[in-house]
Amino acid sequence: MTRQVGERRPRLHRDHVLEVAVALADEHGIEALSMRRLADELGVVPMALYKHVASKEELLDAMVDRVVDEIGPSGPPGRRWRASARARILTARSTLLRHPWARRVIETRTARSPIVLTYLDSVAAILLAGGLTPELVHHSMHAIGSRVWGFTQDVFETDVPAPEPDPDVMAELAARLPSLVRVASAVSHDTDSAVGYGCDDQYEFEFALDLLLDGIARLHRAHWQPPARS
Amino acid sequence: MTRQVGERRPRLHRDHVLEVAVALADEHGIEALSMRRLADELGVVPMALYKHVASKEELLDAMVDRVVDEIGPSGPPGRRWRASARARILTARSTLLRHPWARRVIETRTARSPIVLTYLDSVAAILLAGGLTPELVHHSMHAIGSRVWGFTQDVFETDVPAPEPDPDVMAELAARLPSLVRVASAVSHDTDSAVGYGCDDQYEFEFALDLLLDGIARLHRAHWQPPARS
DNA sequence: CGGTAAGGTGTACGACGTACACCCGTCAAG
DNA sequence: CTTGACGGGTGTACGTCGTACACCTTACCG
Repeated sequence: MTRQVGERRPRLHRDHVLEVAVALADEHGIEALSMRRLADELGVVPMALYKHVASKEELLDAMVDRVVDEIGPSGPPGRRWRASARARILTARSTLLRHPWARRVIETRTARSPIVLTYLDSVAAILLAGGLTPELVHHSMHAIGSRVWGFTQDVFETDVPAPEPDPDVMAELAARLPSLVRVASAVSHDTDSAVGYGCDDQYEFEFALDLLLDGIARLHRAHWQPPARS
Repeated sequence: MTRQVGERRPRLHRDHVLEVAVALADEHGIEALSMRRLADELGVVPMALYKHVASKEELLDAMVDRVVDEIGPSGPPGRRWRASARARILTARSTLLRHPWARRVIETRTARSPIVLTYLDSVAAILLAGGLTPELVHHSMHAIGSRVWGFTQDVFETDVPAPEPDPDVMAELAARLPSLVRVASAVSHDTDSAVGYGCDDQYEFEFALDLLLDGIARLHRAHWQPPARS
């Protein structure tokens, strides 16, 4: 990390800055990404970054672009729109899973960059190629919502209160939250803890995605029409 | 706002702190809510807040609790689970719409408070009362995901690039993003701008919600079973 | 009346993002 | 070979943030 005297540090390039920024966020979480920390990591003084990046906001924009770009290009759109859309979205998901901070950051972005728009366009293209009307595509993309990105804000993202299987606490819980407890224990009887969810994210994601795609396919088959405007 | 000499400031109460915090976030956005600013608003020194609130994080937790509580109690669960669930979620949405910062904050919370769990329990209760199996309820709640909260991370939350209807820019856009442009202009031909989405959030929300509830109802009718465990 | 505890104050520290003035190396033009 | 401009790294400094800690004030109870 430290450098010998006389040894020259190679010049910074924007790409290098972004690469290290992404790596840092991947490894230590987005909240660990400060301009100062990033500069340290690059062996450089904080202000040096501003020669490559307009501000921290712009840095985050560029980082998002970088991971969205990583999703890669879409295959040629064909008739089998349902399978194509599913595959494209699951690819996006697997990319985003490598950068857990990306979801949160995407959600805070206000402007959509060309790269991001290109990705969205590729999804729209798949649906249009399947013959869905533009109106149906429009509502469908809204409906899929954050799932187009390969993520969901899940209701119980993290574990429900106590990993502790204290029977008193359990009884208390069951009394206060009878329905949740019933639902939770139905699914997790294969794991040890009754409440501490061992639930399969990937399965849940695909379950919901398929629910939506099925619904869309049904509307499409039924020649869904936009409701009359008031 | 400033206080006369000799006039006594009434003592702070936690509720009052929270009330003002929520009002401040409502009015000036969550990023304007600093401990110092909040203290100012209350006519008090910043550190005074720490007698009522453990930390800023805990303050945010409590603020979320406050708005979730505002959703109000659930009606008695009955047979008509689909309508009940729909109504409950739309109520949640209308509450959350009054506090635009709440979505973002909820998403950053890691722990689920009792109040939040109570709300989730009420939704689960509705589905269970409709006769859905606990397993189906479980997956359904995951599927509805952020929509249980009455919000969505929408794909194009804000307007797509140029409100400017410059024909050159439009041609450029149409060339680069043909599908998006088609989709966008299909829906917004009733508004003036071709790309600057005038789209009905509430409609989009209900469209997606119904898609999901329909799908769930269909699975329920078909006596859906959890897939065999590996 | 005197003590205790709850609650407001003052000062201070170590982050943070970034403005601004600077300086140094490289390279093209004279 | 000199010069000067310019891209890019540096140093210092400012204002803001959350909050630790020691202090002081007030209200109330015995």
